[in-house]
Amino acid sequence: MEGREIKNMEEFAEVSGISRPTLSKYFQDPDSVRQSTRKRVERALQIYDYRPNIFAINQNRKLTRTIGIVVPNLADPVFAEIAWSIERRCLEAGYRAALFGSHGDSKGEVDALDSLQALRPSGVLIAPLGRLSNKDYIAQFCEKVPTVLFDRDIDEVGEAFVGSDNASFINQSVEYLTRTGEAPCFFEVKNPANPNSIARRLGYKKAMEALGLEPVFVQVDDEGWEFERIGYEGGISAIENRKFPTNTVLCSNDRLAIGFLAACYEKGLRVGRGKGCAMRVAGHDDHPQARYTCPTLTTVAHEYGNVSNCGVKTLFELIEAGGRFDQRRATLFPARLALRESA
Amino acid sequence: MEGREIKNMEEFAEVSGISRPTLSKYFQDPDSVRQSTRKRVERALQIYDYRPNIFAINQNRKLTRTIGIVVPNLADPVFAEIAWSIERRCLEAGYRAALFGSHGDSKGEVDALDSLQALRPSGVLIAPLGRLSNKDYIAQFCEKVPTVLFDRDIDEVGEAFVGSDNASFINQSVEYLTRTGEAPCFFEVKNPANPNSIARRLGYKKAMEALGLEPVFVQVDDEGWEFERIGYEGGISAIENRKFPTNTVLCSNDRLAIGFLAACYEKGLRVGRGKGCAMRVAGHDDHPQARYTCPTLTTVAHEYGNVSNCGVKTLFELIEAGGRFDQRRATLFPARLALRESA
DNA sequence: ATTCAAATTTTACTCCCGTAAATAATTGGA
DNA sequence: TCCAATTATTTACGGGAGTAAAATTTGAAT
Repeated sequence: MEGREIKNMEEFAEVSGISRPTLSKYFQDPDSVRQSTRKRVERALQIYDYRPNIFAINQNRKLTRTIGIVVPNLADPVFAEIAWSIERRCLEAGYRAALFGSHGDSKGEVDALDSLQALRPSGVLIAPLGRLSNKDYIAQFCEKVPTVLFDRDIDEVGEAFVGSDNASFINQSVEYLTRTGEAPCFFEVKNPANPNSIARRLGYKKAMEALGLEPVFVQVDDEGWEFERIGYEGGISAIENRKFPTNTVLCSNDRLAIGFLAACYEKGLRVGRGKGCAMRVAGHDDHPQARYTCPTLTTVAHEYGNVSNCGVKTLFELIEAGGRFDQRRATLFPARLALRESA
Repeated sequence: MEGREIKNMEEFAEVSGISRPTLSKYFQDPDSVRQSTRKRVERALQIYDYRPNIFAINQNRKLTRTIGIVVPNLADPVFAEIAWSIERRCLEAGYRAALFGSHGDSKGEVDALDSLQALRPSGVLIAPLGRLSNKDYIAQFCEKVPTVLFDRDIDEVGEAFVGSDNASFINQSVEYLTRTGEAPCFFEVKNPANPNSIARRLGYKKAMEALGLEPVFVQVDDEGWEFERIGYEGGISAIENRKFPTNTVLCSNDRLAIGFLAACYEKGLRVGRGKGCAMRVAGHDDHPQARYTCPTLTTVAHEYGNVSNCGVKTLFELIEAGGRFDQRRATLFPARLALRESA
C-alpha cells in the first residue's frame, strides 16, 4: 500500500476520484453509500494510507463516541478486571474507551475527570473514591456529562448507580460462618476511604445483631491502598496481641484477607475448616487470586459481568435519554458465596 | 464560579478582556505571558468555567503531547504497576498518557496501535506480546511514530529497547539455589508467547551447564495469560506424576510460582528452606504480591522504577532526535535477588 | 519626559472535517 | 424508453484553536 502521502480527506478525494462529502459519509458509515462506491473507496484505501483525523472529526461532532472509565486504582486487580470488562463492552457497542485511574486521591480523581471533560465523551462510568472524593465536583461533572456511578455509591450524586448489595454479601458470609462454626469477628481498616467498607461494617453489625450475637471488630489503624500489607502487618500485630476472640475472621475485602493469610502462615496458624486448623478466614470480592491462596479463599463473589453489563446498559440508556432520568436509578446485585478451603 | 456559559476562546476573550492570541499563549504556557496578565486570566477563570477544546488544539499541533502506553494485559498486576509508573512519569513531564491493553492477542495489539496512531501521539512505549505480535505491523508503526519497546524485545524492531537482563536474573537465582541446596529444575509453560520466557529458559540452561549440571525442565502444556491457574493445575499434575527430580523448583515467573505454591499447599508439601520443608520454590519478577504468599516468595526483582524511568527518558530523547537514533539502543537492567522464605 | 524592548492586540489565514443546499448523475422499475 | 427515486458532486460555511505579521500599548530604565 504505497502511493503519494495523503494528508487529508481532500487529497484522498483527489486521488480516489470520489468527492469529499461522499468520503465523509463513507467513514461515518460505510453502508451509507452505494455498494459500488464503497468498493471504490476500499480499493483506494488499499493503495493509499489514509485515515481521517480523529481530532478534526470530534471537533465537529456532538457525539465523540468515547466512553470514559474512571476507577480508583488501575493497579488493583479487582478494578483492573472490571475496567477491562467494561472496556470490552464499550468496544463491542462501537464506542472507544478511555481508561483513567485516580491514583487513590481526590486530586487524581478530579484530574481524570478534567481530562475526560476535555475529551467530550458521550458518557462516563466512574467508580468514585468514596469518602475522599470531591463530592461537589463529581456532582457538577454529572450535570454536564451523562455519568453512571458504579461499585461505590455517593448519595444523591448522578443519575444512576450500579453495584453490589453489600448487605447481601455480609449476610451470606455471616450466616454461613455462624452456621458452620464459631461466629466471625470482622477484620478491617479503621478509617476506610471506601464506602463499600463502611456498608460492609454496618452490614456485619446488623447481621450479627439479628442473630443475637455481639459484633466484634478488629481494626487496623492504617490507610492507603496497600491492603495486602495492611492485612499482613495488622494481622501479625492482632495475632500477637490476641485480639481475636473467636477462631473465625471475616475480612472486609479479599486483599486484606490475602495479607492476613500470610500473617497466619507466618505465625504458624493453620487456616481452614478441617481438623487441625486454628483459624477460619473469609473475604469479600472474589479477587482473581482468591482461588490460588494457601489455602484457597472462601469469599463472596461479585458478579463482575453483571455490574459491567448493567453499568454499560444503564449508561447507554442515560445517553439515549439525554443525560437525565426521571428519577435516580440504583441497581444492586446480590452476592454468591464462593466456598473454598479457608472457611 | 458562575457566569455565562463560555463556548470557546473567543467568548472567553470577550468576557475576560484579554485577546485571544494572548489567551492561547497562556494556555500553552502560563509563564509565557506577563505576570499581571496571568493573574488577570486566572481571576477570570475562577469566574467562568472555560477550558480549551482539546480536539481543536490537537488538530493544529504536530505534537499532541500525548504518550501512548501499550502492554499485553492491563489486568496483570506486574504490567499494571509498570504502566502506572510510566504514566506518572509522563504526567510529570507535562504529557498526557493513553493506556492500552492488547488483551493478549495480536489483533488487540494492532487495534491498540491503530487507535494510537489516530491520536497522533508524540511517542509510544510498548511492551509487545512477543512471538504472537504482528512483527511487520509493529515495525511499520515504529517507522511512523517514535516508539520505544520495553519489557520484551523484538529483534531489530524500533529504535530502542529497555528491559531486564534475563541472563542476570537467571544466573542470580540458579547460583543462589545451587549454592544453598539442591539444584533447581525449571517450571514453565511449554510454548510461551512471551520472549522473556524463552530468554529465561535459555538462561537457565546455560547457567546450569556452566555449573556442570544437567538442566531439567518441567513444562506445562497450556497457553494464555492465566498463569496462576496454569501454575496450579500444572503443579498438581507434575507433583502427582513425580516430575520433579529435585526438591527445588525455579519458576519462569512469579504468577506461575503463586499458582505452584497453591498446588504445593494443597498437596501438603511444606515450602521453604527450613527444617521440615519438602520443597523450595523461587520465581522471577517480584510480583507485587510476592511478599504476601505463603510462604513469602523468593524471587528476582525487576527494578520497575529503572525500566519505566529509562524507558521514558529514552523515548523523550528519541522524540527530541526526530524519531531516529544513529543506532539501535538496548538497555538492560540487572536483577536483584529478593530473598524471602520460600527458597 | 524620553526611549526602547517586551508584551499585547488586531487582523487574517490555516488545520481537517461535518454538514447543508443545490445541482447533476445513476439507478431500477414500469 | 422514460420517469422518479436514489445517490453523488459542487459549493460553501462553520467549528475552535494555532500562529504569523503588523500595529499598538506597556513598563522600566535612562
